[in-house]
Amino acid sequence: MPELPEVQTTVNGLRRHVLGKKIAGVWTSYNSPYFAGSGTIKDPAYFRTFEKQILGRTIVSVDRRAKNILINLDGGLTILVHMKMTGHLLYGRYRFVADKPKDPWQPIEPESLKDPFNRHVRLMLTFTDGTNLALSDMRKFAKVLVADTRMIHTSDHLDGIGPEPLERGFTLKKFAECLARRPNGKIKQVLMDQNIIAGVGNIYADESLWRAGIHPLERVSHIPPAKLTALYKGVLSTLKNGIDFGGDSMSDYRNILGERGEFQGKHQAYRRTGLKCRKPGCGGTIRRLVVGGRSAHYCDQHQKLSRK
DNA sequence: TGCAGTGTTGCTTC
DNA sequence: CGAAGCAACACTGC
Repeated sequence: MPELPEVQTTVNGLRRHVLGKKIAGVWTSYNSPYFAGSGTIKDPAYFRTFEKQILGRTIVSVDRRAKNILINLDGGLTILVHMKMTGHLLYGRYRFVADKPKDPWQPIEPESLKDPFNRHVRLMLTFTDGTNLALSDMRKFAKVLVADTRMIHTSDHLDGIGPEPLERGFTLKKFAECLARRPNGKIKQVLMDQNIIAGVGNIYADESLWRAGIHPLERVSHIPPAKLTALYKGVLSTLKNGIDFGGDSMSDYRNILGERGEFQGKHQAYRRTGLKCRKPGCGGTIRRLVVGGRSAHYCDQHQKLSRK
């Protein structure tokens, strides 16, 4: 479930394990329509270009922008990875099994890299020291491409994305200004709009709204200043907690060593439909409704819609 | 068996 | 411009 904290956890793992590694081999199963953002990976000619660009390059740094992972190589190129719904980057030792054309890569170690991810490896980078970086992606929505490092932030892939909520300059004032761009929007959808604020997805939106006591359907312009302040703190604290707990593995998120995060155990709203609200003295019940095609979870007592 | 639901995003339509 | 609906895909659970 890669939202900002999961992507950051992945980036932290990459910084720890793959800096300085030199790419010695590239393999892909050719069947991800979102590879390169345009389906071109199905074209062997595109893959050869991709391979040629990164072979022999060394990973010099790793960054995150919203939910995108930026793997910077020497020579001025960057591999951009967006994990979308089910993507995982997994680091370890794999070996190629020639008699398994569908799933040829098998992990040697650690044990935790076995199922279920191995079945869905779409891309494999092999480093000169024999270790590998795999992209596992069951639903094949992940985006992978190579771009000029200097141009990446102004490319179509990243241009227009809102400010990073955990960067120092992201003040309450800026938060309010961002939200004010969608005065008539439903707050939950506005929070999840990457062009408004970077990195908030379905889980962290629900948890932030629970902390702030705001109904997911509340119109932005109807939120009073005190609640806006609470939401600002709610978003920041929720995201930080998510990172501190190593991400959210309620579904299938794993860090690059295949280990679970722990934030799923801290949910107060997300997927707690029908359960009692845990806010002290609240007594409410968590309800679920659909907002913009996504499920929203909220407490029917302390997250009421304002009547205005 | 069938269908609703799953963490994200982008395209089409209005 | 923005908002809504749906599609991309594979799998799980009721």
